[in-house]
Amino acid sequence: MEDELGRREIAKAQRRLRIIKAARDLIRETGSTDLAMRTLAQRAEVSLSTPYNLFGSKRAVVLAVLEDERDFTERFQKLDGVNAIDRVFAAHELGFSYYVNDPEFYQTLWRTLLSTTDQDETDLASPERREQLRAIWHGLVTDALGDGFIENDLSIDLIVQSMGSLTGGALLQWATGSLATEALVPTVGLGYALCLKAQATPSGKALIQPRLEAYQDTLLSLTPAISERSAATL
Amino acid sequence: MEDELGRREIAKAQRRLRIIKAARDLIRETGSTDLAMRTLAQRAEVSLSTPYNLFGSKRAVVLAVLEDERDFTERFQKLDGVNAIDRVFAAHELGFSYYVNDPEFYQTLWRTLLSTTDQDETDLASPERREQLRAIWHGLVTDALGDGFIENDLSIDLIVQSMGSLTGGALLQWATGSLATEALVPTVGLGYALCLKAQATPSGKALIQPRLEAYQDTLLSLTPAISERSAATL
DNA sequence: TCAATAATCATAACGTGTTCTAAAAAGTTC
DNA sequence: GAACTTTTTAGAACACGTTATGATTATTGA
Repeated sequence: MEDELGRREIAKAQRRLRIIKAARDLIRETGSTDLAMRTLAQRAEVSLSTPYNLFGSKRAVVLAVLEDERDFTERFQKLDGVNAIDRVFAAHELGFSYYVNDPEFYQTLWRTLLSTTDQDETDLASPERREQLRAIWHGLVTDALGDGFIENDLSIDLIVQSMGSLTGGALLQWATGSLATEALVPTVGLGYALCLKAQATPSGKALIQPRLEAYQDTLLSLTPAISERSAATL
Repeated sequence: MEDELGRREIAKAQRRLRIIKAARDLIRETGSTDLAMRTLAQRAEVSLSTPYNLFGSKRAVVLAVLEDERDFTERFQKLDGVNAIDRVFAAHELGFSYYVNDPEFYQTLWRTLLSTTDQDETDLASPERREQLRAIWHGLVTDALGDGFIENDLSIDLIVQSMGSLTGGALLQWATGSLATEALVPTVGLGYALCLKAQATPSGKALIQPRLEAYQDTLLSLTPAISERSAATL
């Protein structure tokens, strides 16, 4: 792919990788402690200036760490699931599996990403990655529509956008500690189920409803206080 | 209310107010530029240490600015709307009216709140305010249930929580600049409509559907690219 | 091989949030 | 009014992200 770019470019790429690796390791080790650029440079065996030359900012380094976990897209290709609705929820649980399997790491990562919000670069993902994800989800929901599970009187994009807001909101709550890791998948899943059910055909509803109930049961078992409270107010 | 607390407490409260006012003014003036604690102290005619004594951190000051706009709760009491569903959407538009009417101010405010996310204090609202909001929304949706617009097979809390995630996600997108101000209310509104419609009774659906379509129309007219794209993929 | 080019390096410096110190000021209590 | 407590103050200091500078090193192209 990028074999003959000259030794200069190769060395640059190696430095880039060293920096990303050092950043990842430091985030893992220090746990919640933020990584410091001076420490990062030392660990990657480059000068303090180099990360700024190669990435531009601490934020960009962290973003690169996040996007370095890249099997992602390929994994989305081979989703199991008999029908399109199953595949939607399989994709959901796949997408969040990273976070749930290594919560401290990703929480730190997201927190760093949020806390270094400068004027200009504020995005939480590169344009490419965002478009990639949008396309995947768009495809999944369009499949559901093609299979007659979703009514076509509402723009697919808008449903997907709502699901995206839902994801962002829950991730934010999770990263800032106001949503428990065990509640993350069911919370978002339940939101997805609601968004889809709203526009589902009868056959779609039949597939979504069990998901909805399963997520609800999980959530209620996690926080019995909620069920008590809502019982009291009913 | 707090008349006879001693002159010491009174002076403290005055300083607190001066700091909040100075912070608000500075955010307004500098626009997107962040406010600096040294400038803030100077403007409030206190020493640099005082905001830390009285609030604890820059983040806490900004949070205090946000929560200082307080007519909020009272306004929620007298929502117009013939039925419970109308009141839900009236509350939605009321809640966001602050942001939409003064977008630069609130964007800066939220951005500052996000970018000063420390280990400990990461919340985007005080526990009181959060409980207040939760209670208001819980009440609104419970009313809708009581009026026979919402099925009662799903915990109201969970619907409200989904709506909360939706709000947070959209606000995050908006604060970071990836959601236009004009799209904010319809985006969240459409999300709410979806969440509610999923659990709505036939009479509830009749009230929600027009909202859904209106928000969709607004969004599609804002970004014609979306409607073209989805038409192409259909 | 040699000049030209590009990148990195060490290092200092700036701005900013935050903490710490001791001194001064203000309020409270008797 | 005097002794006390509480709070603020000025000022230095620290950690961190970021930028600038000039020297050094490595790569390129002839």
